Amino acid sequence: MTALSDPHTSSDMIAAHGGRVTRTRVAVLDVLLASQQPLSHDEIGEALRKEGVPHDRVTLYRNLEWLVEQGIAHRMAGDDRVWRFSVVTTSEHEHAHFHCDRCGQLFCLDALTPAFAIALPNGYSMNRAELIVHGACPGCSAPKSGT
Amino acid sequence: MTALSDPHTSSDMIAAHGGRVTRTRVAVLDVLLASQQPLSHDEIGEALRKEGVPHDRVTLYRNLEWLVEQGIAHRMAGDDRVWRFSVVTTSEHEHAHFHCDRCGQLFCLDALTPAFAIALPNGYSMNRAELIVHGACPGCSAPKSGT
DNA sequence: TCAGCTAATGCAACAGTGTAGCGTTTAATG
DNA sequence: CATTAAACGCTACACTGTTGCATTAGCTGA
Ligand SMILES: [Mn+2]
Ligand SMILES: [Mn+2]
Ligand SMILES: [Zn+2]
Ligand SMILES: [Zn+2]
Repeated sequence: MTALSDPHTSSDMIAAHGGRVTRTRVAVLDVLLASQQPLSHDEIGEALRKEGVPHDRVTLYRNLEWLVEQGIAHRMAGDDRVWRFSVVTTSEHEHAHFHCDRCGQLFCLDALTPAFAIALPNGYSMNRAELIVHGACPGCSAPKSGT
Repeated sequence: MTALSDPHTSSDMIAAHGGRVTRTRVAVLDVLLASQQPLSHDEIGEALRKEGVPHDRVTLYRNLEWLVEQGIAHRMAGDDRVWRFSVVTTSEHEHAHFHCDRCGQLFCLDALTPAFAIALPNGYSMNRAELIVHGACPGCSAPKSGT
């Protein structure tokens, strides 16, 4: 009925991409939209459980796969070799990531545009460069209040 | 008996680190020393099989773990979320890596020292930065000869 | 509104990677 | 050689992710 040129709800986003608006799919996208960090399959499943959204393990995997295919989400492998998912906010998904070595959380540094000066050895041709900064996140490096 | 200040064989290297010189351990280190690229557990196992070195899956895992603990090897997770191992050649193991998107091989760019200009958001503190360059390796980007 | 189509689901089974326990072997030391 | 603990070999298990297939349930068009 209404134009979907600028979808704002998760349901709208899903429909705009020609997907069926199902319970699990909506809930998964909602979880991703609400998260500040990329989340693993397991973390998303846990979030759904807390919200009382019944779901199947495989269906969750397939929905995450679908979201990535549609360009709604993107995924990256963390240091623990587990996929982590987040909604694509910037049109350019070529951004750096930050891995907190203390709490293990992963952050997208959307605002960060590192300046590279790379001289590749002969024969190598570059498509893209992936930068992961390791260290302590704000929550972990901040001095403990109290105690 | 002899001084082991500059161990050259795999056996010497193992003994110099206080480890027992066992069949599998020597063979694993030999494979790593002979390889130009970081290798996965599976690839190393395959190499041992070809050389007719009988070995146990778990023993191979434990030896790789030991080599990393000793600082003889280092490991990194590839795009397929599988650990890959290589001997540490440079004293500084902070080097960039190259992932070939065509053949999937991983290369250490020991010679490459990228110039970073990173302005981290407030609250983040950096320990190290990890750079993975994606593209085509010399073998894959080279024009096919013949045909 | 509802039938029909098929996308998506739910479930079971499986594959790959890596770890833990534990009794047995064997490399190193003297 | 006898001793001793490091390392081995094997089984069992956990975790992540995939595949097949029958069933369910969104969407569409009449
Ligand atoms: Mn990201
Ligand atoms: Mn390397
Ligand atoms: Zn942290
Ligand atoms: Zn290649």
